[in-house]
Parts: sequence; C-alpha cells; structure tokens
Amino acid sequence: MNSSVPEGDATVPEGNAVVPEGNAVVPEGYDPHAFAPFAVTVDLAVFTVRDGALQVLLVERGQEPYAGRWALPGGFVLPAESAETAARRELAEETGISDLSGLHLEQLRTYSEPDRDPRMRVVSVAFAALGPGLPEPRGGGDAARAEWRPYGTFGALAFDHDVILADAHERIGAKLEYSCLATSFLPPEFTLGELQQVYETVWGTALDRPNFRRKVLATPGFVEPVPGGARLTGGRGKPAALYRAGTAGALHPPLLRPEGRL
Amino acid sequence: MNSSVPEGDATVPEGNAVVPEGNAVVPEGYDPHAFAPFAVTVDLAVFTVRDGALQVLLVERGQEPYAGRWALPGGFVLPAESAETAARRELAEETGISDLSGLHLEQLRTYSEPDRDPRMRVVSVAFAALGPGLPEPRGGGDAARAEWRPYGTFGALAFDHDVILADAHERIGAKLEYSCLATSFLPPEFTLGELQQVYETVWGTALDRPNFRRKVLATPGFVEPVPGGARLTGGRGKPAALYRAGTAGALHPPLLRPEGRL
DNA sequence: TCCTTTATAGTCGTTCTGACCATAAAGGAG
DNA sequence: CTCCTTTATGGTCAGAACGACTATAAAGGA
Repeated sequence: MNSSVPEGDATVPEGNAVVPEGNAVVPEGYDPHAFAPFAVTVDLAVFTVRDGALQVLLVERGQEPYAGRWALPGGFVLPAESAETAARRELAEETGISDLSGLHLEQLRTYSEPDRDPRMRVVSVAFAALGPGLPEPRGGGDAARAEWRPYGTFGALAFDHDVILADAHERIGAKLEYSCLATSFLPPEFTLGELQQVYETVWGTALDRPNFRRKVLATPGFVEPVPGGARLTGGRGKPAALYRAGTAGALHPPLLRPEGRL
Repeated sequence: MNSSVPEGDATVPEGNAVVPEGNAVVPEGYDPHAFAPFAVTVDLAVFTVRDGALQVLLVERGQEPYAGRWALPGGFVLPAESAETAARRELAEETGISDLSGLHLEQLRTYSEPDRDPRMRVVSVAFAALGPGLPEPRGGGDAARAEWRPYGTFGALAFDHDVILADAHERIGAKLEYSCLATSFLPPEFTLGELQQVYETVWGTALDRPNFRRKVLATPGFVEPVPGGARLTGGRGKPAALYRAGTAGALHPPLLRPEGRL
C-alpha cells in the first residue's frame, strides 16, 4: 500500500476510528489497509551551554503517569501544524521563552514503539535543539515547572525520554565534527575560546588551544572575524578577538573527536 | 503539555476524533491540548547497486491521486506496530521479496507538512534502506507494479517523494564517509573492487584504486580478509581477494568525498 | 612589580593524503 | 603460443594535516 494515502479499499473509516487503549491490538473486523488513528506528539531535547556545563531543559510532570517526574518538553501536534511548527509552539508555551529565533531545531528521529506510552498509541517526533544562553524558563502551559539541569545530574526521565535524550546528545556530538553546528550554541559574536568551550563541554574532553585555533581558522567559511572588535569585559587575560559564524554549512575536513583517533 | 500523553484536561475525545479533510483546520470547539488523530505511514527509499548503477525501488500507483505515477513503497502503520516493523512488512508485501534479513533499514526523518497529502492529514516516517543484489520485485499488495529504476532516470514522483528520495540519497552519501554502511550494499563476501564501486556509484565520482585500498585496509574493523578465498569467476583480470564486513561501526578517520576537499 | 590568566604565534616530527608508477595474474585475440 | 588488455596489488614521494609543545603578548589581581 502506498505511503501517504489510503487506497481505494482504504477509505477513511468514520465509524471505525478506533482509539486503541493500552497495548493496541488490531480491532476485530479491522481492515489492515485502512486508516488507523494515532496521536502524534513532539518531544524536544533542548541543550545550551551555561557556566561551562552542558544543560538540558526539563519540565516536571503534573499528572499521571510519571507524575512528579522530569520529562522533556513537548506536546501534541495540532491538525494544521507540521511537527516543526508544533515543536516551536510547545517550547514557547511550556517555557515562556518568547524569542526562539536564535534556536536551532533539528529533527532527531521518530519514536513509535507501540508500548512507549502506557495509556494510548502515541507516535512522537523527537527534536534536538540548541540555543545560546537562553533565559530561565517560566514553566507555563501544562508543565508544572521548567528548569535547566546539567546533563547527567538527574535520574530517570518519564516515558522513553532517557533514550531520546541520549540519542540527541550523541547526535549533537557527532554533528559538531562535520558541521558548523557549534556556533548555534553561541551568540552572534563570540571568541574562539568560547567556541572551543562548546566543543569541550559537549564532547567532555579537553582540546589543545593553539591546535583548535589553527584548525578553525583554516576551515573556510566556519568563522569570520568581526571587523573592529576585541573583547575586554570580565576577562582575566588578554582580550580575545571576536568572530561571527561564517557561511559554510559543513566542515571539510571534519574536526574529529580525540577519542576516535584511538 | 507533555509529550507522549494527554494530561488531565486532555482526555481522549471519543466523539471528538475529527478526521480533518484537505488542509486541516482546528475544528470548532476543539481543545488544542486534546488528542488529535493522524494517519501515520511509512515511506521507504530502498537503494541497491546493480549493473554498476545506483537503483531505487519504485512502485506504480493504481489510484488517485497521482494514479499511474511512480512512488516510493510504503503504507500505513498498524496500531500494534512500530514504524520499523511496518516498514519491513510493507516492503515485503509490495515487492514479494520474502528475505529482507540482509536489508539495512534506517530512519531518515518524518515528513509532517499539513498539506503533503491532498486528501487527509498524514504523517509519514521515512526510511532509507540498502540491500545487496535484491531480487526483481513482484509488485504485490496495493502496488500495481514494482521495479528497480536507476537513480535519476525517472520524472517527478507522487506526493513529496522526490524530496524524501533526495534526502535519503544525501544521507546515504554522507554516511558512507564515516560509517561502514557501504558493506550493506554487498553480499557477505566481496572484493575491494566491489566495495569501491559502491562508493563510486553512490557518490558519482571516480576514486583512485590503490589509495582506496590503502585507506580501507588501514581502517581497523572495516573489512577483514576471508581465510582461504580468491575469486576466479567471470573476472577478466587478476582474481581479487575476498573480504567480509568487520566489526567496527564507525570509520575513524573518515573516508571523505573528494568534492569536499575543494 | 610580580604573578596568574588567557590569547595568539610559531616549531617540529609524525602521519595522512593524493598523484603517481610498477608488477602480478588472469582472459581474449591474433 | 604470444601479445594485449584488464583488473588486482604493491610501492614511492611530495605536500598537507595533525598532535605535542614552546614562546610571546596583553590583560587583571595580589
């Protein structure tokens, strides 16, 4: 049967829109080629680098199941929305953060195990998101609370959100190698030291400063110097030059994690 | 609202399971936090290398819309299935290929634009799949016909399948660089020449044979020699040694496409 | 006025890469 | 049987890239 549409023998069953409860089973008399209704949600693994640590945005659940447990922000996709639109809307609703323009959103994958939600059949499109110094979330919408938590400092999350979060972290780490994604963690203007800190924080490894600098500057389109800028404020050492993100999307050759080198 | 479950104010609306027709709009009196039903499908971009060309598995549509047009194989996810399970089942149904054990299946991403299907709201989980010398498809299930077509030799596909196919090709090409994925195109035992041909076919570029060989053999866990094998049949030149896939999953350092080198 | 801290420049030896050339071992044409 | 073509495999060599490391510059704090 073909893809995104029910064929002739597969008309939309108005009176057949069975909502499976619990572990769904094909209902009796159900045409396996007919439209079966699912709930579609989005889940977001939102990362930021604050205070030199990798932080994740979590919300506290108010209702059962998993009441009181931390979970990834997310929610239902509305009939007129794409998953991407729903992701931005839900994030804004649950955190009270209105300016999501600087947020990098990227589809991770879709989680569709039949038993991933104990109550009903839910398919969830997961996103990985990165943002520079996002403000403290307010906890709106249906989230009891919303907080930044350092990655790895919390227990088991609700549903399969531990898996989603781990997948997202792995994906982000891998993408830093061959894309300019790291600049999404930073404000429009940044120093090479800050860029290096992003890599070190996400990868959890220390990098050699002169070598990192040489590599970044040798990659065309990764960063470009800000015309007249040097930074003075707060720094204890020599002021660093300011850079902004370049026009390249991919890094060639890639900036590999030290671990991979054996 | 949280992810994979409706909260207290979001009970499953039995009489509210509106199936949006056409460009869906939020129905009047619809609680935006309630469960909204979607049809969930899978679409598969299945690649293989045959006769030195990259081939894609396509099916011909029998019904409107897009009747007579070629499309990617796929179909509805059943209530008790994950998207991965549905993908294998649909592929077997539509092609008559029973042995899908050697097939590499990998989630690409989910396409959820509200207007991607002219008839109803369909969210599709797309997969990229690779297989060694798969048999001629029989065209069963709801597919009028099923055929291998050389990539790039066909016109516009149905729905947004052109985009899905292009995304899949790009993903496969990128993954060849840093993973052992190429062996998924080949039978259990293969020569280095065949492995090189996979890279050349997918990337569309010629590679230097001695250099390719040196690189592959220098990467630990990529391939390992078959104890007592040399190949004689059919070849016009010197018989090549046989190799099988190694245990490594990732390639470090990666095998980069020549284009990226500038 | 040190001392610490951070940024930046440069060195040096190893490894990797791309562009080659050379040889080995098969089948086919004459 | 003898070239000739084809494919596999082994090797060279210069330049680029990389990791480890040293040195200098410019700020703030003790």
